[in-house]
Amino acid sequence: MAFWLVKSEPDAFGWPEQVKNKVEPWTGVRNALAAKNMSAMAKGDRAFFYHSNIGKEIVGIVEVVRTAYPDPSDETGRWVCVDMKAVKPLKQPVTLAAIKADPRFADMALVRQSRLSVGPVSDEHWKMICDMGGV
DNA sequence: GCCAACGTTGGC
DNA sequence: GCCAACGTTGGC
Repeated sequence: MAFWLVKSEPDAFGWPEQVKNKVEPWTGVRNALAAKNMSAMAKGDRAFFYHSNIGKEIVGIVEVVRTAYPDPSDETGRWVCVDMKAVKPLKQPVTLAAIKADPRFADMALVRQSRLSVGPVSDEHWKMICDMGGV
C-alpha cells in the first residue's frame, strides 16, 4: 500500500465536508505532476488530508476507494480524479510548522514543493506523522 | 498583502 | 522548440 498527501483549501472543501459526505470525488486537480500522482494511486491506498492556507495542518486520513477516472468537472477530458473516503481524523492535527521543524521531513514533497496539491508520502514519514497525530 | 516558486501561454 | 511575460498557488 502506498501513502499520499492531498491538499484542499478549507474554504473550498474542508475535512468536515469530507466526513459529512463520506465518499467524495477529488476533482479539480489541474497540474500534470499531481495528476500523475493520482493516476498512480491504488484502491486501498491512504492519504493525509491537508488544509492549505487556513490551518496549514494535516487534519485527517482518507482512503482511495476508486482509482483514477476522467474528472467530471473537466470539460476537456484531459484530467483525472479519484474517489476518497474519510477514514478518521487525527486526534492532534499535525501542522506544517511542526513538520518543517523536524529535519527528517526535509525531503518530503510537502516541504520541497509547497505548491504541489497531490504528493507521495514515504512509509517512514507516514508513521511519524501518525504518531504525532495520535493515531 | 506580499512575494517566491513554478506552471502556462504565446511570440518568434 | 525556446524563452519572456504573465498568472496562480500557498506560505509568511
